[in-house]
Formats: sequence, structure tokens, C-alpha cells
Amino acid sequence: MSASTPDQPLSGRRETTRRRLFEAAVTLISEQGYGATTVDEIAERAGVAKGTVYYNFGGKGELYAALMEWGVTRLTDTLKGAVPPPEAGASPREALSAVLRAGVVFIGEHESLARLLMAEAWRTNRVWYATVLQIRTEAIGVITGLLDELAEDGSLLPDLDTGLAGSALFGMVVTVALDWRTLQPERPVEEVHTALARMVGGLVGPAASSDRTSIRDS
Amino acid sequence: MSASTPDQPLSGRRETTRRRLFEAAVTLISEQGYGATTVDEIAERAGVAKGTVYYNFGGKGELYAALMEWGVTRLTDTLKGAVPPPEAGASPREALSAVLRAGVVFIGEHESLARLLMAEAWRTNRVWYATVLQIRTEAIGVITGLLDELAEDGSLLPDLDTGLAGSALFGMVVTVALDWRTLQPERPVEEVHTALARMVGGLVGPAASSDRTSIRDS
Amino acid sequence: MSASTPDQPLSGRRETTRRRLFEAAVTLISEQGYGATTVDEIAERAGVAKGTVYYNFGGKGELYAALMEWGVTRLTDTLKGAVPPPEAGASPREALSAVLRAGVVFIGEHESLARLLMAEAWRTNRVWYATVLQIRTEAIGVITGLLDELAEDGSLLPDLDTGLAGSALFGMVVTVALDWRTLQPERPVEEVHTALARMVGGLVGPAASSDRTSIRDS
Amino acid sequence: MSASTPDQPLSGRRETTRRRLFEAAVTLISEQGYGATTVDEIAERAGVAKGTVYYNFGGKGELYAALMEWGVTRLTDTLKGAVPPPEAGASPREALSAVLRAGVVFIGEHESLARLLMAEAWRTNRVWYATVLQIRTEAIGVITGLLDELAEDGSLLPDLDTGLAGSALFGMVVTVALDWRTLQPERPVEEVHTALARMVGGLVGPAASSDRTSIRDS
DNA sequence: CATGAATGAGCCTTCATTCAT
DNA sequence: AATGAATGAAGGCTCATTCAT
Repeated sequence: MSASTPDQPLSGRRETTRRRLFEAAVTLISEQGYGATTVDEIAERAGVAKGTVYYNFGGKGELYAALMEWGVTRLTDTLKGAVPPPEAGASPREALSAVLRAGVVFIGEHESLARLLMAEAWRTNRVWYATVLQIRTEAIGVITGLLDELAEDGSLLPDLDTGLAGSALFGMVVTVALDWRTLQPERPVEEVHTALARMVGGLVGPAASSDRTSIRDS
Repeated sequence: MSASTPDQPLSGRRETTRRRLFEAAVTLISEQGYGATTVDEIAERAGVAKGTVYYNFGGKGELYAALMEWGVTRLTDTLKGAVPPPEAGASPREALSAVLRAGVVFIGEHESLARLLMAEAWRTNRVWYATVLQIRTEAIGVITGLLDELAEDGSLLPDLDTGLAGSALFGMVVTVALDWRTLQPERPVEEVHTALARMVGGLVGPAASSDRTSIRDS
Repeated sequence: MSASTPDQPLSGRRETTRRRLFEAAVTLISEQGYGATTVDEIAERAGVAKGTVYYNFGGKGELYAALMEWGVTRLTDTLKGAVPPPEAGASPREALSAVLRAGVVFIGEHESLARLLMAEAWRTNRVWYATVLQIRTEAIGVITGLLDELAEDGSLLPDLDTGLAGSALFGMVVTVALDWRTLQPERPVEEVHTALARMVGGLVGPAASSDRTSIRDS
Repeated sequence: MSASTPDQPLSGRRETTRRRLFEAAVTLISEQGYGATTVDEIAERAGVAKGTVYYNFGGKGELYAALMEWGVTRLTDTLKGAVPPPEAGASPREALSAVLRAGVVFIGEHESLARLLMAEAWRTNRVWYATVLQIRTEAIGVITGLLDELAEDGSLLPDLDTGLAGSALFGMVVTVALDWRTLQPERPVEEVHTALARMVGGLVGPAASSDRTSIRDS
């Protein structure tokens, strides 16, 4: 159906409806889980009739799949947007720190989506697993790319498997961020980011301590 | 009711039935999720009649709860058992490495349980959330305890929030291990553990070297 | 409402739309049944938007009713038109044969309508049952009329209940014709008609063999 | 499922339930049509819960298909049982008459089933069309068999296509019988059968007399 | 005249749970 | 200790109908 093109201008009557449904669905599903959330609830929260869900998406599963895709785009766009452009002259370590910050901030602002993502991350035989995998792959790809640059730079732990390291950092960031939102929501985001950045700093080798900016090194 | 004591000798007819149901349930639920797994499926896979589930556990939810508890015990016992005893004379850093290895190995052998755990980790309004949280807390507690020892030792990043760091390491280990099982199951467990241990070495301490004099070196 | 007069000149834009809808509806409904055919399907096959069905007919039921009436008219007109006029000097037997041929040919050309008719023929508590009954009554009336003439003529099996016989011949013709279209569509229509005519020939008694024209009898 | 073996002893609890559902379904569906009959109605009339329909048949469609098969068996068994055994010394013509009577009587006693059968007879793209076709084929087969005997006997119209003639007689009998039940239910069954038998005598043989010398008479 | 997005009552179906055996 | 037929509340989905454009 036309459900697979969420990147169109969301201005027409139909697109307004679709966005409303998205927003209602993320929240409800992330709180209750997919199975425990009913189409009635989603429709009611979105302020439309139940049939409208079916008219626009074809079914509950398709709505969820479309939702995932919609979320993907947002997350990867955010992460990619956080990588400092070459002309900014940022060090790889700074770039990594910036991406981590973007990740933490994003999760802070889109908790629901992040919870959803983790709940489905290793549930391999759901129909939308491919989509979820793709999201994670793209997000991790941004991190792995930076680690590769650091490796070439020589300022990374030698012989680190950057693929595995990317996955590890991803899991670390998401876990820390969700625990923060769930267990200590009052803590300022900067505190969380700082702690993470300090830990990750250890990865880049003794030469790049956090008080000496490494810009001139690059 | 007697259904909540799975730690008895599993030898009688009844206990055989219970174990079969456990095993059927972990696998199915970890693959499909709690909501998408039916009691019929569980009973069929266990080779018993549907009524037997109710006779033995009282309901689907209770089976799941018992399952979680069963899993918890196994995980925390494993992790605690991996901490080298004081008389072994292992360094805190070695102890941490041993615990991480135990974690990776455990996940490799109890994939289903791990998938389950992550799927429920941040779904706060489920009835068994308390149980899940407890598991994670205990597991993270083991890690945090070691980090605290490292801190006293001076061989840790100064002023690191060990609670947050424990959560970070936990997420990192689980993520890496599940990605390994899901995407590269043929990879030997030792390889995964080695890569992970090296990273963690970098994350928690300023020096990548494993001896105790690292602080002075920086 | 103006929707119930399908006998107008079908030339304007509106009438074109109406005819398209008719044709789409007969086919679909005869294949799938009334209940299993959706307004969406009809509109799609007709190449118009769904709302157009309502604009033109007021509803699914009304479309179906109009359809039936359209069919009735065609069938009875055809059968009546097939009765040789008195001035043609045809024997009643020839007249009967001509009507049977007309029936078979009509069904061959309007399969869908015939299937529809039989599907509804004895479903007495549908709203359009009256219409269906009327069609059958008129069609059977043409046959019964001829049988009555034959009876007066003395060239019919004595004491035959012409009402029942008309119903029997009607059922015979429709059944044979639909079986022909459904199971042996490649068979030429003449073959079917000949076989039927020979069977019916037995009804008119030994005096009226098909090689001796009965004109002088009348 | 086990739904496909309706010929088992209908004595257990389950089989009692199944028969009840059958009886409820034939009546309702024959009156209202498949689409207009709800599972709720069927279950209520059968005196069981709605879920029981699904437990026993798997779905509305499957119930209907099983129903058809159940009906088939009854009809063909009846017709076959009506054929006089060779040792009875009945003439083929008498045998045909006996079968027709059996058909009329059966329809009189199982109106609903007959209405159902005709409603689906030429609706070729329903899932159960194959079943319906099979029923009709078997029933017609009994008639055709007798016609073939008549043909060998010489007491049939020469060169008559017995397949087509069987179809014709089947349609005739069903049409007459259903019109009788629908429009003149008070009429005694014998009257209907007598009229029918006289007609058929005329249709299939050149002489209306029941002795074997008819050919010479013409 | 025609459109198509939106609606909501009604229906089919699923599935956790019960209970007589 | 186990079974499996039966249950019925709950939920996903269909589709005839409406109406603003």
C-alpha cells in the first residue's frame, strides 16, 4: 500500500491522520508492548475512528512496521547529523563524543521509540525484524565509521574489532540512557553524557587525555 | 501455592512435566514474545495437554513469572560464582574479566533467557517488571562491586560513577553477546570475550595494561 | 428516486457510469454471491470511485435490485419474442422448441444473470425474492402458455399438470444450460438445444412426430 | 483437522456437538444465505458457545464445507439406496421412477439442504465448489446409470446423450420439488411424484406406455 | 457528477481459562 | 496427575455508508 512512503509531505488530510496515529502508537506500544496494545486504544488516543487505522495502514502489524521505519529515519538522521563535518576540524574523539551525546539526547527525547527498539532488537522471527535490524545496523554504522577513523589515526586501542566495538558502544549508550530515564529521570542529561564520554575516552589510548584537546594532534 | 518453588528435585513425574514446560516456554517466548506465544503452543511443544499447564502453574502469567525467577537465580548464581575468591589472589581487573567471561558464556548457553530479559528490561508497567528489575540489579550489583574494588585500588578512572558504569558494562556485554549469537553464531566464544575484555580494560582504566601500576603511568 | 429507471437512453456520462456498474456487478455477484461481493470491488472493476455507486444507486441493495429488474426485462422479452406469431403458422411443438432455443441461447449469452437467478430462486426471505419470483413466473408463464395450447390441441400427454410441467421444463433448461456453460463451454449451442428439443418432443405424444408438420391439425 | 471425517459414530460428546452444529447451520444458511448467517446465530441455535464452532471446525467456512459433505453423503446414499436391486426384477423404467420418487421425498424432508445445494451449484469460485460439484455429479451419476440401462434396453430415445439427460432430469426434479415446497407445500408428495414420473416417461422414451414394445409403435 | 478519506457497527476469530472425566 | 472439550470475553478486521471537496 501507500504506507511504505513515510517521507512525503505530511500536510494533506491523510498525512495528518497518519502522523497522529504514529504518535499515538509509539507511546502506547512502548509502554504496554505490541500485543497488549489494542487498535481501539491507538485510534482513540489519535482521535480517529478504528476503521481509519485500517484505511491508512491495512492492519495493526503494518502500522507497527511503518512506525519502526519512521523511527529509524529519525534516529539515523540524528546520529549522522551529529558527526562534525570535516571542515569543522574536530578530532575523531570529539566526533565520537558528539555522536554519543546525540544518542543520549535522542533517547531522552524519544524514550518510547528507544524502548520499542530494544524490546524488538533480538526477537528474530517477527515480521518487522528486518526493519529493526536495519535501524540498529545504520546507527551502529555511524559509530563504527568513527572508530575506523580513530584506528587509522592510531589513537585507538590497537587491534580493536571496530564492528564489535560499535555494537558494544551502542548497547552501552542505549542501556545507560534508558536506565537513566527509567530510574533517575531527574538527573541532568549532561551528567550522563559526561560519564559516558569519560569512559569512552579510555578507548582512545593514553595519548588523548581529556584535558588536552587533541585538535592539534590530528 | 506449590507452583512457585521450582528449586526442588526435578525427578518425579510432575517435575519432569514442569521442566518440559519451562524449556518449551523459554524458547517460544524468547522468539515470539510473551503476547504472541499461546498456551497451546507451549503445551504442544512440551508434549502435554493444555490443561496440564494450568494444573502445574495456575496460568500463563504464573508460568512466565516462575520462568523469570528460575532464570534470575541461574544468572546471578553464575556471575557470583565467577568472582574469584579472595584466597585466589586475583587482581580486581582479573576478577572483572572473569565475570565478563561468565556473562558471555552464560548468554551463549541461555540465549532465550537473555533475549527475554532484554525484551522486558524497560517495560515498566508489566506485572513482572519488579522481577526483571531485580535480576538486572543483582547482576549489575556484581559488576558494580568489582568496580568499587577497582576504585579503592586506584586502578579506575577517578570519580567514575560506578553505578552508571555497571549499567554500561552490563548493557555492553548483553548487547555484544546477543549480537554474536544472532548475527555471527559461528564465532568462537573466546574471541568475543577477548575483544570485550580489551575494550572494558580501556573503558574502566586509564591504562590498557593489566598490571596494577597503571595510574602512575599516565 | 431516479435510480430505479434503468431503461432510459444510456448515452450521457451518467448513463455510461451506470452501465459500467451494472456490468461489473452482474459478473462479480454471479461469481461470488451477493454477500461476498464488496462495493469496493464493483467500483474498482467499473473503474469508478466507491462514492459513485452511492451517488448513482443509493446503495448496494438498490444496485442489486436494479440489476435484477434489468435482467428480468431482458429475459422475458427474449422468451416472448421467441414465440412465433400466429401468422407464421408454426406448430405448438415448433413454438415450444423455439422458446427452448431462445432460453438456451439467452443463458449462453447472459450466464451471470442466470447463475444469479438460480442462486436466489428459492431463498425466500431475501428482500428481492419478490422480484426473482416474478421473473421466474413470467418465464415459466411463457412455457405454460404453450403447453396449454398443446393440451387443447390434444397433442400433449393427457392429463399433464401444465403448471408443474412448466416449472419442470424451466428447471431442465436452466440446469442443462448452466452445466453446459460451466462444464463444457466449448460445445456448440445447437447441440445442446437439439438434445433438449428431442427430449421435450416425447412430451407431445406419438401423433406429433417432428417430420409431420401439425399445421393442418390446428 | 478432524473435521473431514463425518462418517464416524456420532455418539461421543464431541460428535453430539458437531451434529447439533450441523443441524443449526443447514437451516439458518439455507434460509438466509451463507454471508448473512452469523456464527453467533449458529452457535446459539445449536445451544453451544461460539468458541465451540471454532474448536470443532476451525472456522465458519470449514463448518460449511463439512456441512456440504455431510449433506452429499446423505443424498447420494438415499438415491443409491432407492435403486431396486437386480433380484427385484424391476424394469429400468420402474427403477428410474423409484429413484425420482426418492429424490422428491428426500428434498421434501431436507429442504434446507436442497436450497443450499442449488444456491451454490454454479457459483464456481467458492472454496467449496469442488464439494458441491462432486455431490451433483454423484447424484446425477445414479440417474445417468439408469438411463444407460434403458438405452441398452432399447426403451430410450435413440442416440440420447445420457449425461446431458441426467443433468436435465436432475434439474427438473430439484426445481419441481423446491417449487412444490415453496409455493404449494400442502400438496401431497405422491401427486408431485406421479406428475413428474409421467413427464419423465415422455421425455426419455418415445412411448408413454410402460411396456417394452414402444419403439414399434411409433 | 464524481471522488476518496473517514466512519463505526458488526463479525470472525483467537485464546486464556475452566472443569468433568 | 493429566486430559481435552467447551467456554466467552476481547480484539482484529471488513465493509456499507457518509460527506466534505
